[in-house]
Amino acid sequence: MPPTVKPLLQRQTVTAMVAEYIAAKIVGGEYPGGHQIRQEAIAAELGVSRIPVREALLQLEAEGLVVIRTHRGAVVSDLSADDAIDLFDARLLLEPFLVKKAIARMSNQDIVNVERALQDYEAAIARGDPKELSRLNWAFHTALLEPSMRPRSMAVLQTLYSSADRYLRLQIEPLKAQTKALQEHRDIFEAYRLRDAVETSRLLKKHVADAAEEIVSQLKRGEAAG
Amino acid sequence: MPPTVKPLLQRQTVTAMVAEYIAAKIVGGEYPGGHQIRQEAIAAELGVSRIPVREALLQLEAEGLVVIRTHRGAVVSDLSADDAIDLFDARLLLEPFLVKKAIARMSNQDIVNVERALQDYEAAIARGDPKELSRLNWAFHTALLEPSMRPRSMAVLQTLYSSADRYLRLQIEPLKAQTKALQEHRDIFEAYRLRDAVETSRLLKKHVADAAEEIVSQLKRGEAAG
DNA sequence: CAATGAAATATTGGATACGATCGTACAAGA
DNA sequence: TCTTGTACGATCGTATCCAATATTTCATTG
Repeated sequence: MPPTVKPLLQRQTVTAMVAEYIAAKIVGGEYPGGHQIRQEAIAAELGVSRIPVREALLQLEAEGLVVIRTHRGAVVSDLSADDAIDLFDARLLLEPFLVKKAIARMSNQDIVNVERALQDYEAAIARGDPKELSRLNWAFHTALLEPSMRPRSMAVLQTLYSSADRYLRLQIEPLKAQTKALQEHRDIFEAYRLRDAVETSRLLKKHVADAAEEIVSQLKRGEAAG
Repeated sequence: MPPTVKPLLQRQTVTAMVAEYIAAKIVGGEYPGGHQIRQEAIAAELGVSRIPVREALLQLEAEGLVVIRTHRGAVVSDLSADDAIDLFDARLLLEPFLVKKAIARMSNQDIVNVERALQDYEAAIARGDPKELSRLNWAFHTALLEPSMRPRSMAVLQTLYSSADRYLRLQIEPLKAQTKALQEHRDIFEAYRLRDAVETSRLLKKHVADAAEEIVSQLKRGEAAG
């Protein structure tokens, strides 16, 4: 069980900061797929040594954001339409399964947590910051699954999500998609609140599948265009 | 596509060697769950600096073998019965799904590869080296799923497997379990060879579920005993 | 002129050295 | 006796420096 209060002044390690910095560049599209990441360039940019940069890259490799080859450095991993299908199929298996387990175990406090996540997501749509929106979207999904008490599966989902994170904006940015996603989130929460495991699972599956289809079709269009 | 010929004198990086060294200690039971891994101790033991040790630990953390907390070092992650259920449930979702995809795409060469993996596994039983047996068991599973062309899902399964690897010997060591597993492997291969996706998937699911049940019950017994 | 091979350069991998952080033992006060 | 503060040692995190490897450039040769 993690501590209930998070430290006010959380001392982040430099490695973690560098990892966030690089991840933000990748997710933000500044480092496109195939881009070579030069350790020294990053180090100079941030005024740190190369070692935390290397360790950050190792973590990002575990998250699937970059690929490291010996003595050849790190390259931003490219996500093909096939990769997206791969990632989302795995999510489509795990999330509906986990949400059923979650509903079987959840307390009233868990419902409150999900509701709060939903409200945060709603509020973010008004502001319209895409990076924030992506984070809160995932926070909602995480809150749904958290009560399942499946830390290993959750960790797997986390990596699947961050691998695909870059491309979520394909689906998450258009205003129409946002209102659709919000309505789906509300529907999911409603079924969740009523502890209807089958319905929640079904809605969640469809929600993820729709997003996947949208992203894959956009990627295919992009690949066809070259 | 990886190179068809592997380099005769494969230059391994020190980090990779250290990672293998530590992983072997963990899987072999020399470092039990909860064991504190001192970077300096490992470094001195192997005559290397602490940096490759740190980076090896980062990789092992990604594989789920250790947990790293800032300024507190790495601890061998303990696998409870609940963790085992978590890991195996995820495998039970992914493997049957992937094997169907594999059968839909596989070539005759893929069937040959699986058959070879099966024969290697059979041969290893005769010799009886448990570490080798575990490796070849997984090689068989991997060969089954490889034609699915789902590298992301395969990577996920790889981490799930290595997290649970330590405890497979609970199930894999008894001679009776070995012959049972071998027969199941043969049955799976037979259905696979005939391209019967539904039957292969069913058999594979049962095969994994049986192993999971065996391990979980043994872990529970251990936990009850304290 | 194309192809091959060797030297130069750039980039990553690893070792040593230093500073920061955490856990613990122990002393002082309530 | 229990709590609180402090000093110490152990361990980790980071910077600087050196070694090994990959890539590029350029000369040489058929």
